[in-house]
Amino acid sequence: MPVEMAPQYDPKQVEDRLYAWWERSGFFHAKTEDALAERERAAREGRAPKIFSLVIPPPNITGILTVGHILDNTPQDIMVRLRRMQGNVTTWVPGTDHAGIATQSVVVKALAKDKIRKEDLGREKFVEKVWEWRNEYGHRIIGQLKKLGYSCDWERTRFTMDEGCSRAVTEIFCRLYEAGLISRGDYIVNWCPKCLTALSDEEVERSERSGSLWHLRYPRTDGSGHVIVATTRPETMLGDTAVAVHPGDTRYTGLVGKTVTLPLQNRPIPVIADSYVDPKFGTGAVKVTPAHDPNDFAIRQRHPEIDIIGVMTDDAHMSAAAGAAYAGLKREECRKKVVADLEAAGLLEKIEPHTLSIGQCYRCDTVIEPRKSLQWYVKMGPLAGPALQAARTGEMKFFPERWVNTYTHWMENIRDWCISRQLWWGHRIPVWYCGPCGGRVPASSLQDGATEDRTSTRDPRGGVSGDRPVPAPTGSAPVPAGLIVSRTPPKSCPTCGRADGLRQDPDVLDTWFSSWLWPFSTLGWPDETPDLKAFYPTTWLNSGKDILFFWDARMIMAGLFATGKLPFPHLYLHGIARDAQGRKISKSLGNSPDPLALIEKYSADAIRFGIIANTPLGADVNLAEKIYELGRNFCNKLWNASRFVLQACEKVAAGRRARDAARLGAGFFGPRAFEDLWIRHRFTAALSAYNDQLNRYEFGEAAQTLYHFFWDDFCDWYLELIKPRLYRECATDAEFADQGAAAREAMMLLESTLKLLHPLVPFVTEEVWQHVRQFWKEQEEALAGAGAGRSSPVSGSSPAIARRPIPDVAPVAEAGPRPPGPPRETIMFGPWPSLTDVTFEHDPEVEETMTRLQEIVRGVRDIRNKMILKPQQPLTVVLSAPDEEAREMLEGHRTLLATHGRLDPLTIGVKAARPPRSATAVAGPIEIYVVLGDLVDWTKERARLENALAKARAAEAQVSGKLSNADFKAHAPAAVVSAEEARLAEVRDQIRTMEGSLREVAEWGKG
RNA sequence: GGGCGCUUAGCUCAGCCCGGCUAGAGCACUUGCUCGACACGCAAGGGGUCACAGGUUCAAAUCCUGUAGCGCCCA
Repeated sequence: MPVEMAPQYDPKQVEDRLYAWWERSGFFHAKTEDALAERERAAREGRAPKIFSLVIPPPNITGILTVGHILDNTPQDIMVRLRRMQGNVTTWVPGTDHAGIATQSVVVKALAKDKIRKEDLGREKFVEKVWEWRNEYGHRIIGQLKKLGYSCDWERTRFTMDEGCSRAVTEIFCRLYEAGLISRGDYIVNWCPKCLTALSDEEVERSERSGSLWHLRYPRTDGSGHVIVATTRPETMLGDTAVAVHPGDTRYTGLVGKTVTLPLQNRPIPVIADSYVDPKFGTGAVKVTPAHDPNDFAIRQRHPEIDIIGVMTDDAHMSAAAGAAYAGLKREECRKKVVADLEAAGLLEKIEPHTLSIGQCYRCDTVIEPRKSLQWYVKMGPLAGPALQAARTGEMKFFPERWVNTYTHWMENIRDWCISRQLWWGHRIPVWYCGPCGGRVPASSLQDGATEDRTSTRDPRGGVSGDRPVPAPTGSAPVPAGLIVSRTPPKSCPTCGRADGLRQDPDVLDTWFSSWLWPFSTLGWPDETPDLKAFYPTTWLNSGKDILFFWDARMIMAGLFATGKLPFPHLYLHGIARDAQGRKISKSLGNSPDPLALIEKYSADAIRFGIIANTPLGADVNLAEKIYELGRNFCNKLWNASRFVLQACEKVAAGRRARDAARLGAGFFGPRAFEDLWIRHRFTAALSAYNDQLNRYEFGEAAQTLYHFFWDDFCDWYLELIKPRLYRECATDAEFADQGAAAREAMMLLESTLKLLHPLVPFVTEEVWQHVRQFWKEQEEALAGAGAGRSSPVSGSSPAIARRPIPDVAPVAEAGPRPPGPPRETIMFGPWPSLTDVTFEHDPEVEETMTRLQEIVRGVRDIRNKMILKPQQPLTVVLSAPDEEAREMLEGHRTLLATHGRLDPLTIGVKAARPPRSATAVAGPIEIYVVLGDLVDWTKERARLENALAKARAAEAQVSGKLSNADFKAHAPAAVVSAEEARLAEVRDQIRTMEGSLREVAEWGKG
């Protein structure tokens, strides 16, 4: 049966079918016991275990697939597939993130369509609704990831709100609390008036904006003039409780301790001295609004005597405290009215343009309102210590390396983390308050487990089990009275024993407070599960550089605190997706292409390859649609080259069977030809570079390495070179043997190349692999029919091809129990081509010769092109070698040259004379003369020669310039000097040759 | 204000860490080609004073200093 492959690759027939098969067959799943067994073996043998594990950055359940996800996940799948093929027990743990704010707001919006407010439902019912929504839509993105071919271990899929992950969240909260690292405090926070929740510093995006600086007059209470304060937010003046000046500012020396009267509110407020005030900014006097400005809040901490008055509601309207004239206004409206009222009162000094920095909510872009409120915080300093240390010692490695600086800087200046969120969707804070005994619960009873219903049975240091230094309890965390921190809902108050007055803290935890546990919560932590033992720590983490602080750095801290181990030793940070104009891909810009439409148009492989080939290490990626064409074309090329090899091998095999079935066997293969040795050399070089690049996570480079090996070397040269051998009508044993060798080599190289490409383009390589399997199977059958007990005509017993005997593998369609060892019916398990395999070797001499031959062929083709001669037109050519050795080399490759340059007749001689009426080219020391006679267009030949000559002369000038410098010869390494000398000699010879030709051309032109 | 990165062909980018090939690739461009895998292809070609100014060196796209422009992060 002939190989049936369409002349154009059709991914639509392939991708979904193969993915379903892979998944159904369990190829993506790693067995825990395999990993544990491998750990034991490795320990016994004193080597590193071959286990590769990583966790996916969990996509948001509200999300749909974007090109950003592809950028993020494709490198992961490449590494996963690579390591799996290299024989590792490999698991890629997938899952999703509950995304507190985003999900809650999506569901609130959905309910609003039915005119339902969440308050109407109540908390419990609302959370039920969110779960319903999640169960219906929360898996969309998982299905979309599968379209890309990602080989996640789906049996291990987790969700940050599932039972296990939730237990991990409670556990870490309690341990941190017990370690004195969690506290509750009334501080100024970043408040989003739209999401109605506090945010962490990281969730606020800062940007510059042009605004105004209003200069306001505050009259002195004693009537002796006024003080001018400058502000960017005049509406907050309603909550001013002081005016501050720098203590050294002589302009205001007499004023400190006095009061001014706050306009519009008619309230006396003190003038205080604080060194925070910059005397050079504005008038040197600033209004102080502790409830609405973080710096002012800090001033009040140093001056507890001043008041703190909040004048806004949680949705950024003015509150009653702002006064009857302003209450109920939006902050923006209030600003206008305050300014107008001040102006009317003659208290507006002036308005200046001013650039200010504002903070916006990273989810909804609303301008943040700094607001005093009671929130929970994690003290980060003690957690940062070990995380910083790991980076400094190099135990924690960053790719690209420079990220270590950013990481270190952030860690060194780390600030406490506000973790409470005023949402209903999320992990509820495991804290209860006892109403009846109120503030009478002593802190110590919570900390030392002295009470009967004690809340902690753990080591109060945080239960760190590893060998790392444990952050010492600071003891300074304020423990609000009357509060119970517990892993399970307490039945009664440990202090007063009553059960009726307990209520849980209404807040939930920041979503990142569950994400930072992801590398171990997904594997079963806090339990010492087999999975945790088998796969933790993970091997590396891949994430976008934009979540280094949000997620990566915090995971490192959490991992060290909770498990005593780095959650991953390697962190790879990739760039972010940009469009063709270099703009960040974002929903609001509407420049985000629909990946599913792209897949439909180009195929998943094409998208993967296009993106990866264009991804420089750690830099942003320009996702112009052109790059997917590159991928599509490459897949089609791969398909067609495979089609060619399969068809050719089939024909060869049939011919050999027909020749004499009885004589098929080991001896029926000829030795490797020159081009076979060359392509093996090139393969080896490509494999070596590819391995190194992937080990360094240089995916773009790796893709290009294979692209060029496959397209330029394998397709353009090697397959073309062996075509005459494959197509020839064989008569003698020697001819059959040589043809068999060509087929064998081509097939072996193809199979090996498919494997190398599989991590990049999994679908097309698997599909072709199945055709290859089919080919072998049919060969076996044909042979069995031709004569029992024979070996395959091509697989034979030749060492090069016997590496993969055919008959023991099950056909694709067959299900059922698999024999031990990795399944061989798929390409997914390799084995990865080995560099130490004797069949691959470096051979620089072969490469050098080949380069020369390629130059000669190109030289002739250039003349053919420039003279506009038909490709089929045979050319009379004389090759002039500088010496006997070179002549022998050329003579040895006469057939190659004659065939690929279409040279007939071809004359090769030492220092051969230039034949009359010929065009000239040079290839190193070889002179090439194409005898053209009347075919020639002398003006073209002259232009061609002059162009080549100009280049040669430029090179000559450059090299001779170097060599004429005595210092160069004195200082440069001898090898460099001699290389330059050789080059100079060669270039000068070439110039002489071309000058001679040019003179002759001029003569011909005249004639 | 502090830090990081970028500036190389018309476009998008490699190369720089570790100085020495004729500075590469894809796309675009020019010319020719429906010859037994592929026009999503084949063959050949043109195109760059490596942002600028100094310095180090026998030698600088590569190392150092400064300048300009762009981008990002942190305050």
